[in-house]
Amino acid sequence: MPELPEVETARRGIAPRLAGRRLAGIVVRNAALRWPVPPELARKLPGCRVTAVRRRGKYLLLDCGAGTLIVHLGMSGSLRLVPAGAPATPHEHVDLVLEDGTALRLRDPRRFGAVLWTEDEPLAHPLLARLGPEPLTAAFSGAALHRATRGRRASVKSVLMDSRVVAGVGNIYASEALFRAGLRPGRAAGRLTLAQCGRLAAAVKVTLRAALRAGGTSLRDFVDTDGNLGYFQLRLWVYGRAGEPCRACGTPIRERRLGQRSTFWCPRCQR
DNA sequence: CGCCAGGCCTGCACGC
DNA sequence: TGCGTGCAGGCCTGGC
Repeated sequence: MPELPEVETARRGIAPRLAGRRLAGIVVRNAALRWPVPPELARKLPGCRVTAVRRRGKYLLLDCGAGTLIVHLGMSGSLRLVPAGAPATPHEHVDLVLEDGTALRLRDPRRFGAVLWTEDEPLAHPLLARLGPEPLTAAFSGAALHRATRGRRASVKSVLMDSRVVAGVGNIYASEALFRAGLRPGRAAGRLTLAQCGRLAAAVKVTLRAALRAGGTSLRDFVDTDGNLGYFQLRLWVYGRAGEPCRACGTPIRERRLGQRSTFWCPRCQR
């Protein structure tokens, strides 16, 4: 679920419902996420006003006056706004409760997600400080990608998933963007030409925007769903399609593991 | 049962 | 030597 487009969709869904509202508190049913949910939130959060809901890479930032909540959805996390008194189902580990009792509820079966707190500049937090440019801004360009990949022997797919190079590109969209750019995932990143980097940066943007549109469409009402709908509506070119015909040329899609992650490509469309 | 999964951190061995 | 790199392991549950 939660790649950049889904996190951004979540942000857009919850921001208008949270911004300007005051928090009554937090309910933590299971603090054992990737890192422990800070116990001091119980006394820090009540009375805080949420001033903004931002996103950086796959992290959500809830500015709460005295500090900022940093939320990451990990592999299996999702957020819903639930009415006051809604009983929690299994894996619904954390509620941020608003004054009217409505809660922003984090469900995360695998508990790879995180809810953290910082009272410093959140973008300087160790988890965020070294993130590369946002892929959907002008800061991420062919020239920037070219610069960032010079001298790197690692595969272009691994480098695309390196959050220091560009923030928020996950395993699915790395394969998808490389397909759109016509580049094989295993190519050494440092050997890409400026023109190829230009095509790849553009492909990342097109891929994420398309996914964002798909996620946005089905997840517009995601507060009433489990948040999975957006993903399944996506029309994937290669991801998860090993052995199936390429949607562009019919050649069977190949799969290999690259950097311990499943990687898919069309051997004819991608060189 | 074993294996896989959209993330991301740490730690290690290796080779340039 | 030092660094970039790939890889293993860890954190967990659920589905096939």
